[in-house]
Amino acid sequence: MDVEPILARLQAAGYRDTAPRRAVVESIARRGSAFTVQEVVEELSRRGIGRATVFRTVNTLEELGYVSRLHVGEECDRYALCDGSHHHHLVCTGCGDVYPLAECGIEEAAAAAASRVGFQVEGHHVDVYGRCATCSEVAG
Amino acid sequence: MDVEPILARLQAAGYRDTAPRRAVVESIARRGSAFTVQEVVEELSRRGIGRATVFRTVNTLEELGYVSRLHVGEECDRYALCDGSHHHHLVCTGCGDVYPLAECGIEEAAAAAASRVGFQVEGHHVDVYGRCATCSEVAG
DNA sequence: CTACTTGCAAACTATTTGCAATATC
DNA sequence: GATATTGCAAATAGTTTGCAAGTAG
Repeated sequence: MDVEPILARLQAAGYRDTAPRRAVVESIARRGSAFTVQEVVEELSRRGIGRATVFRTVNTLEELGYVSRLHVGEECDRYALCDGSHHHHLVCTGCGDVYPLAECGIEEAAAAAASRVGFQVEGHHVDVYGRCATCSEVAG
Repeated sequence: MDVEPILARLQAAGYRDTAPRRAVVESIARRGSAFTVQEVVEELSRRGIGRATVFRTVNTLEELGYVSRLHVGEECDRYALCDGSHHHHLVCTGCGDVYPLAECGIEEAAAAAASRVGFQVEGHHVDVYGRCATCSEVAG
């Protein structure tokens, strides 16, 4: 994914264009697959960028919809860079590759169950995980 | 939910019937709604039951399918007691009440996307959150 | 009496915050 | 130059682990 539109959007949202922020966005984009904040921190700390900056930037990107937190197996600390549209993810537990899942189909099921008990739905999380073609071969 | 079948199942699985374990199961069952381990720890520590025991028991119950971790909004530290069948949850962000969601509909969507990229699905997480009838009235 | 359990304290991992220094607009 | 941002260190939150003492079967 290209970093320029993201940086432009950050500016449009009132965030300043700073070198540390660019570095975080570039690091995430370069990875392409699911990442942990820790991984980005390790890479960027060698360049003098602090842990807090990475967390703050990832949080900002999450608010803008460019990053979403993944819930894979028992892990809740991975994120994926995405385009901000409503969709979910198919995440490889081997290499972290992420594929979009456009239709989640949960809305209708949730709406039906919700109306039955007078529930007002605020949101939902859907994550599907498994092994991508390459990783399932390796694992046998 | 009744605690006896759960305790029986623990024994059947080779776990000993101990007072601390019963206390944890009872505490969770008494709550009825979503809980954090911390809440159970606070209640039971007054009775001399340690933090580690609560975490260990919750983990065991999760392995047996009697407890599942909820992912609600940005929170990943709530759990719900459930019956071990495959289903998901409708969780109230106000009071923590949990309603079962039998059909998640994600299997088909996931299978379709997965086969397209040669992905082997291992599992998925689905959680829907919002406000129950009572809490949505209170909030206006 | 043996193996599983427990409580405690300490360790760990993930994340946030206060604050003085610094950089952007 | 005013204000947003940064790095650091310390704080907080959630969870796990080592281990000696205790207990179920």
